[in-house]
Amino acid sequence: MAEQGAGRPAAPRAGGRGRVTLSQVAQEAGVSLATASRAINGSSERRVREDLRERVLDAAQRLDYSPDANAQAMARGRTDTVGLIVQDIADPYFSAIAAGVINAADEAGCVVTLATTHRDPVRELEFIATLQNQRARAIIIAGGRVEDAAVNERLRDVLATYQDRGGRVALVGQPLPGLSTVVPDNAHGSADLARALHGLGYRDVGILAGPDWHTTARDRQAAFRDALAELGVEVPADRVVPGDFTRDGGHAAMTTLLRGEGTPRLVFAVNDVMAVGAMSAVREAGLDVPGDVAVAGFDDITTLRDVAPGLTTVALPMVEMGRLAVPLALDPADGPREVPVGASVVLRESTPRID
Amino acid sequence: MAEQGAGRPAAPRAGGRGRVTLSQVAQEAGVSLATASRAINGSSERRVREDLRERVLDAAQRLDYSPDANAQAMARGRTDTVGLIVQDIADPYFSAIAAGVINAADEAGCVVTLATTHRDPVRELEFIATLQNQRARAIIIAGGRVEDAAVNERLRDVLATYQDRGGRVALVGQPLPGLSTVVPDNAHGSADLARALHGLGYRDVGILAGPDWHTTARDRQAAFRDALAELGVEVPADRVVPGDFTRDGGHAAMTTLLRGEGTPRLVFAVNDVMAVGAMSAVREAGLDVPGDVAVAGFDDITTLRDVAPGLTTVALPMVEMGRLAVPLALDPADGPREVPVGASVVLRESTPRID
DNA sequence: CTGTTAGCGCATTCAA
DNA sequence: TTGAATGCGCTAACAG
Repeated sequence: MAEQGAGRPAAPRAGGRGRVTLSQVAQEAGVSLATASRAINGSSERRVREDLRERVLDAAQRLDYSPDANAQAMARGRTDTVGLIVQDIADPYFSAIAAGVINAADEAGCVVTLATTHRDPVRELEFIATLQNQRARAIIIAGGRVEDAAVNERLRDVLATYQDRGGRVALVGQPLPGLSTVVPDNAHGSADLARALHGLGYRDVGILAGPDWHTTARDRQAAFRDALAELGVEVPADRVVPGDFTRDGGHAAMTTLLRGEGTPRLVFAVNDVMAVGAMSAVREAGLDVPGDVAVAGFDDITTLRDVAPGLTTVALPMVEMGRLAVPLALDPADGPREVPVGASVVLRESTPRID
Repeated sequence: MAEQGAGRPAAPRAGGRGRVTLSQVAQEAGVSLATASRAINGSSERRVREDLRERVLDAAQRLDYSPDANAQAMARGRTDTVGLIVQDIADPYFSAIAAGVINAADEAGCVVTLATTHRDPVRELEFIATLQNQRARAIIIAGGRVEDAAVNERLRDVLATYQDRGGRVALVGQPLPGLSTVVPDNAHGSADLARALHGLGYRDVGILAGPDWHTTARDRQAAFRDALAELGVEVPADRVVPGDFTRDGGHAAMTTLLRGEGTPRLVFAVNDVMAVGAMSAVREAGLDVPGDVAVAGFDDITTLRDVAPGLTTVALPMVEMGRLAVPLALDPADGPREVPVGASVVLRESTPRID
């Protein structure tokens, strides 16, 4: 090993093989391990003489030093990892939320570990365990809670021990007692939508309602129905068809609905991807949207904003919701909080006035 | 502390406060640390007597033991983390790839750390560094490479030292010499599309071409033009408008194109999200898709498959591409490989026959 | 301000 | 088989 090389000119990838540790850097710089640590990390207060500091930094660069985050985590007793659990990252709703979470986490100096459950509560539990093993500083869970008491019980149990160990938790979507949550105003959004559509002349209505046990789906559906009922419009029970919270679920539910007696003039799908599936089913039946059947959704997913006919829906600031979850999960906790986010009706061509 | 409690009956969250370490488990089980480690991990060969093994597992469960992945990583000298770098997780193209990566990584027992660059090469480099600090076992980078030699040079440098340190790398999209890559057949896909559209009667064509320096965009555009040229149709240079690889980029490019002289009968956008933006611009200009302007895209993103008019495009198996990248990044390397994936034309209503 | 030292939690030698 | 001892790479007291 030459004295110290020629300063900084060239010299990428000097080390070549093998790991480069901080003590090698220290040695190369001719200082102690501790000083090297302080110089490179610079945490708390920078209490390292400038020239030494520079020597260390130089040495680090020369050796292509890369601090071992795992070792740091051990020594510090804490990580910069945030776990994000979603049901399906290919779903535009979740990918928008994920985008928000990742941006905000990045700004907070955190790295995001992403897990997808495919709507399986068991996998959700498994991922929480994995993230706990990772010693993730916080876990953010996005996606509808379930109506199943046993499942929720188990979930809260697992999260409780995670929190006991110092982990933080935030939810996006449906609140769970005792946990901080970003909660979209599904009820008001749906009710507003119902009133707006009623105002456009719709009276003969069907609902693609999502799974029975899906809390968000229920909230939206119930609020929509209730608002309509207040206006004197009843949605017959056989026109409320459950289905998966997916494109295929919407397609299937709509197909079922079309097989029933008569066809509703308007169909409200409890989310946009279901609405898309529904529109497809309508067309396959040889009917026109919105000429024969008007369709409305919920979420206002981005990709759909430009298609024709534009889909009437209730807009949720999904990216922002993701962003909001991060401080909820990271900032010092003064008890669980709920952060409400508004939902606003967006009328487009899929539900023209039919007065 | 009671003797050992009543076996397993109740007792969740026994520990209460503080971390639970393996040695605590060992103590609780009355065995040595080493035995506890062997029992719980069971790696290599299970050389632990059954009764001891059971005692350890019991103790672990009683104490809600959660192995510290960071400590394991240190001791083992390797992690189960795979880093995934995409440009924008809210973009359906990338979220589909991410879905594939996450699924396959999960099956391989790996956790995925996701980073987004927002198309900034500098952030790409930063994230590679971060992932290297994390000692990610592999890094998968999805998204178009850039034409900038300096940037690519730097990127390859950084990846080279990452690999020197034992990391694995795989790309999805554009190959970079020396690195394993999943490569969609952009050229054939575009050429096939060009021929198909020519066959439908289109002669007067414009192209929304993506950024100049974007390799994928260039490949698609060039192949499309060439195929058309072979059929005797030239696309005038002023009808090839560059734009960002995004919805807004497509919208802007289309707007520019519409401001030019005459309006092409067909516009090919080099990806679907640009095509969506373009359709919007067409409509804003008071024109009809496909009546006045036919539109074709590339990728076949899921959410668009059900809208009307259906978008003619070239389908890429994006989820599968993500899946394929994982073995490329994880399996033992016998030199860099390229995994080609086919692209197939999908004709829909956005480009009707106009013979 | 700098250097020495002691762990962080675990896997794995090496002996027994 | 099991246990005792070592070290992974780093931070954070603790002394100089």
